[in-house]
Amino acid sequence: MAISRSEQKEKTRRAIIDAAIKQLGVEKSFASLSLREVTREAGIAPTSFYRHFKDMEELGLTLVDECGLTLRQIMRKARKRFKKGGSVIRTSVKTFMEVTETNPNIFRLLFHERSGTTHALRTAVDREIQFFIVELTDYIQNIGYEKEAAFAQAEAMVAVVFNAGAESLEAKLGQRTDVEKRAIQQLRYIAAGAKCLHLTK
Amino acid sequence: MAISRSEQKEKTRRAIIDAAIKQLGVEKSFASLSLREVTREAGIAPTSFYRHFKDMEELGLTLVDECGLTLRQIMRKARKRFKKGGSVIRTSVKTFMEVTETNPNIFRLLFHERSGTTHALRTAVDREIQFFIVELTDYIQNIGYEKEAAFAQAEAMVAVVFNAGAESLEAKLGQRTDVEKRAIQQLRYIAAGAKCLHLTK
DNA sequence: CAATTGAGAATACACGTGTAAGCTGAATTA
DNA sequence: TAATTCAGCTTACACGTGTATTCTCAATTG
Repeated sequence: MAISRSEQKEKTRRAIIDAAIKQLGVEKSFASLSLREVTREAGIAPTSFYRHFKDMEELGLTLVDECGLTLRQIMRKARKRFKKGGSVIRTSVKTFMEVTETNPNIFRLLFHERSGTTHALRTAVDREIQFFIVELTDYIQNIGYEKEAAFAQAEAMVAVVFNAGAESLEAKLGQRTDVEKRAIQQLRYIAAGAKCLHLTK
Repeated sequence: MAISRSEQKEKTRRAIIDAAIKQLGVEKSFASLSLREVTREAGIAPTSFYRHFKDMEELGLTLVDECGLTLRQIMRKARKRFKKGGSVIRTSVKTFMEVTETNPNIFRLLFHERSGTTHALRTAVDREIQFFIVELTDYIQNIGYEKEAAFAQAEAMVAVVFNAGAESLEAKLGQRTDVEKRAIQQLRYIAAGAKCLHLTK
């Protein structure tokens, strides 16, 4: 037996998703992506799209899920690395940047749809980012901060890192190390600041 | 004489700009805004649009200019206020949030097109934000930091404040004060952190 | 006053879109 | 083997789009 029907279906589904990701370049946002373009790229007829997704929004949500996976990948990778020693901040930022640049388009989607126009997508993106922040909050709490302070720290750090990530994606290769170094410095400010302010109290 | 021809032209131009801003709500991004929709809202024929703008992109750039004006308005207002005493950080954040909520749609454009799909727009938005950062950098340098450190601080602060601004725009009114308080706290972290790290050296 | 200018409108075109309806043929099932 | 299922295709339609062309007619100019 060559390939079962369900295997083939899964394959096509994957082709649609990959086609969408491929098209999500610098010049193309998800909102401006049309069903026909996606199916053309995936090599199927326009109407066949509906065998896999209710509409473009559903595809969008699936793509955001992919983002979620990638974010978790970052966390795992970073944890693994800094458990073997080295600066936590430096390692985390480097890992984030690395994964970002390996999956540029999926991150473009994340950055763009965060302030996007489709409510469902915005919500989904927000959920993924919140999850990321909460993970970081937990870590910071374990270092000995109270919940509220930890959350503020985590949120600020994520804002800075995401900002750097977006900047890096559009920057030329030469400037990327600068962006990265600055991000590290900025996270250090936040960490040190939180420490200062909470020892004073 | 009722109204001169050039006055009328300026009026129509303004009508187009205002129509565009009006339509840039939560559900409509600039990219998904069509020439015909704008002219319909402005009360002119589609083709008359070209008497004022070469294409939609040129209108977009004009809108970004409006953003620039608003950003400068924030800086002036904040400066005026904290010269009369009070916390610089608190006053600045409050002013930013206030102006953001007074011009929600123009800021939605700013937030969205920052990671947008049209190169010209992205560049323009970036220029405005850079200007904002540089202004802040100057201020921080005057407090006694060296250029590089001041810039890193400024950039981080802007990232945090813009993040809060975007969050606040989509948040319900009840949560906005929380967002604002958190942003203030986060900026304090950054300021304190920079202070700590630079006194240590 | 007569001539020119130019903002705005009307009409028309080609094009890309989402998706409804119905068909085909191979994989699956009984 | 015969019946069923269902991924994918073809065709077709109505609709919104950007914009080229051509017109109108009031403000401006000489």
